[in-house]
Amino acid sequence: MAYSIEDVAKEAGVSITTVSRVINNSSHAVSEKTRKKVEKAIKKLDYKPNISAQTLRQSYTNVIAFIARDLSDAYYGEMARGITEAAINRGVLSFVCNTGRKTDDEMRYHELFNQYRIRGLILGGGGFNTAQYRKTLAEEIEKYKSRDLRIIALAPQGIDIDSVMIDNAATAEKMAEHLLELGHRSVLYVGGPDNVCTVQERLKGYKKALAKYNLLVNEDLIIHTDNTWSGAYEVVSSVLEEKPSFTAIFCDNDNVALSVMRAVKDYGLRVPEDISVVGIGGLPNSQYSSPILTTMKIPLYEIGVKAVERLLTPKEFPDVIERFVFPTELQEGNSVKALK
Amino acid sequence: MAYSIEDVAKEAGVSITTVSRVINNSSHAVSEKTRKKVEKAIKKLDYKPNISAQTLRQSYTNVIAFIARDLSDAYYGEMARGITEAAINRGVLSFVCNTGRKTDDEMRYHELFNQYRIRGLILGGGGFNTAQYRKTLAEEIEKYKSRDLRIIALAPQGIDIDSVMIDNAATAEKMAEHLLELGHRSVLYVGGPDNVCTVQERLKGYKKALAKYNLLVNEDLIIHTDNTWSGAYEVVSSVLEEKPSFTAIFCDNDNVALSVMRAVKDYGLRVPEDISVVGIGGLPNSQYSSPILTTMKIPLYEIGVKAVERLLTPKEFPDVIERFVFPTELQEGNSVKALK
DNA sequence: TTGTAGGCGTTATCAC
DNA sequence: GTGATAACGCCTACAA
Repeated sequence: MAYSIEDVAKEAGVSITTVSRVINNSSHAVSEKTRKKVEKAIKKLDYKPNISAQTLRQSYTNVIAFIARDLSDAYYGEMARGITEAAINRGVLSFVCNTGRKTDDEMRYHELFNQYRIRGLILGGGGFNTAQYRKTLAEEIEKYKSRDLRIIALAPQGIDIDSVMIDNAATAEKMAEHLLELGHRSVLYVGGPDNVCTVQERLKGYKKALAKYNLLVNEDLIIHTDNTWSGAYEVVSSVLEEKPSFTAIFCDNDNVALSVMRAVKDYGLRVPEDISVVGIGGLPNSQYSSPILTTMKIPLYEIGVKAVERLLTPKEFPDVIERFVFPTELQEGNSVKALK
Repeated sequence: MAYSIEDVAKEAGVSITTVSRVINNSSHAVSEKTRKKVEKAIKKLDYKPNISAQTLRQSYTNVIAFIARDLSDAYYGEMARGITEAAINRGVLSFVCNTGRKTDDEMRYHELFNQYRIRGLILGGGGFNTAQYRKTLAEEIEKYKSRDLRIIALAPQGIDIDSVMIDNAATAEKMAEHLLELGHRSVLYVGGPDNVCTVQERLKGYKKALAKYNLLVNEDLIIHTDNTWSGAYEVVSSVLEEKPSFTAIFCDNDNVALSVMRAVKDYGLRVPEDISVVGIGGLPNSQYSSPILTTMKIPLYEIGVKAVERLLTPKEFPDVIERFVFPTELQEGNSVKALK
C-alpha cells in the first residue's frame, strides 16, 4: 500500500491537519519550522495524495475527456496532441476515446465520464444531424449540466453549445472559390457521410461559392463516401468509369483527397494535368505527397490547446454560449491546374 | 449534486447495504422483491455509483494509461485506437498522453498515474538507450510495482519488462533483404534519433542483412533524423546534394519514407527509376501515395488490443517476463526497382 | 500556530 | 434476508 497522510503526520510528528495544510498551500498559517518538518517527511516517504480521496471530499477532479471519431486519423491525432499537452501543463489528465461514430459507444463513454466526475468534455468530431442523435446528445449534456462541467465542441453538433472550431462553410467556400478563379466550372464534390454536420457545413460553403459565380449545382456531381481510404478510392474509381465531365475534384478532407489522387492516377489520368484535386485539412501528410495537395490549413493543434484553456476556465456568464472561431488559410500545392 | 447510494436507499425504502448488494451482484442473497424495488429506484433516479468512493474503498480503479510519443503520427494513433477501443469494451477508461520524448513530461505523467492508482500502463514508444533514462524508468517502474500494476511496452525500452511488440531487428532485416535480393548493393539508411532503442534495433537488423550478403557496412550511408517530416526532408536533401552513390534509401519509418520520396523528386530524380525507397509501418498513408511505398506492415491496432488484454489479466507467474511478438509482413508497392 | 472530529460515498464485517 | 457501522484517505470547520 502507498503511504497516507497519516503516515506523513507520524513521520513528521504533527497532526494530519498540518500535513494537509502544507500539501494544499493552505492560507491557514503554518510555522516555517513545522512546514520544513512536513516537507521532509513527504519527501522521505515519497508521499503522493490519494486522488480518489481528494475527489470524494472535494467533488472535484482534474480530469477531462476527449471524444474522437478516429484516432488513427492524424486530423484527430493532432487535436489529441494539443489537448493532452495543454492539459498536462495544467496538471490535468485526459481520458481519450475513439468512437468510430458508433452512437452506442459514445453513450457508454458519457456514462463513465459522469461516474468519474470529470471536469470537462471535448467533443472532437461532428455530430450526426439527425433528430435522434441531437436528442440523445442533448439529454447527456443535460445530465452533465447538473454538475458544473463544461462541454466544448470542436465541430458542429447540430445543437448550440460552446465551441472552438473553424468556420467550416467559409473554409469550403474559399477552397471552392480558388478552383473557380482558376477557371474550373465543373467540379466533382466528394464529401463524407451526408448526415454529419461538418460534412453538411462544408457542402453548404461549396454551394455558396458556386452561387457567387452564378453556377447551378449539379447534384450528380456531389457524392458521399464513408471517409475511409478504401471507401473513397472505390467510390471515385467508379465515378471515373462513367467518363467524367469534370475538371476538378473537391474533397472535403485531406486523406480522402490523397486517396482520390491515387484513384485518378490508377485510372490513367494525371493530377493536375487532367484533373485537379483539392482537400481540406493541411496536415503534413498532404504537404509531402505527390503532387503536393492544395488545401485549407486548419490549426488543429491550436484548436485543441484553446479548447482545454476554455474548458478549465469557469464561464463568467454561464448562459452565454461561447464560440471561438479559428481562421483557416489557403495552402497552395501543385495539385491544381489553372484553366485559363 | 448527483444522487448517492443513500438517496436510492431512501427511495426504495431499504438500507444502503441492500442497495450496495444489488449494485454489485453480491453473492449475499437479496429477495427478488427487494431487488426489484432497488432496481426501480436506481432507474428512477438514474443513479450511478461514485467511482472515487469505490476506488477509495477498494483501492482499485478501472483506468489504464497509454504514453505515446506523438499522437499526431498515425503510428501511435493506430495503437491508441486499438487500446482505447479494447479498454472500453471491458469498461475501462484510458488516460492518453503525448510526451514528444520529453523525459521530464514523462516523469510528471508517472507521478499523476501513481496518484490516480491506475490499473495498468502501456509504454508506446521506444525508450532512450541511455544509462540515465534506463535508471529513471526503472525507478518509476519500481514505484508502480509496490502496488500491483502491470506495465507493458510496445517498443523496446532498454530494460527487460513485459512487452507486446514486433521483432524490430528481424523486420528491418527482412526489408533490407528484399532490397538486396533485387540487386541493390548501396543503400542509404535513414533512421530516427540514434539513442532510441527501436531505432537501434532496426539498424541492427539492416546490418545483419548486409552481413548475410557479405557486404561491408558503409557508415557514411547511415544517417539519423529527428523523425519529423521536415527534419527528414532537410537531411536527405542535403545528402542528395553530395551526388549520391546509392541506388536505394531504407527509411526506418513510413512517414520519413514519404518525406524522403518528396525530397528525391524535388531534387529532380525519380522514384523508383533513379532511386528506390522503402519504409517500415504499412499504414494507409503510405499505401495510397505515389508511388505506393514498399514497406513492412506492422499490426499496430492488434498490438494495442493485445496489450490491453494482457494488462487486464493478472499474471500467473509474476516473476516471469511475458513477451508477445507480432509478425510483420512485407507489403510490396512500387517504390522499388529491380536492378537485375 | 496546532489539533480534533465529522463527513464525502462506498464496501465489508458484523449482528440480528 | 436485512441492516447498522467501521473504514478507505482526505479536507475543513471548529476548538484549543
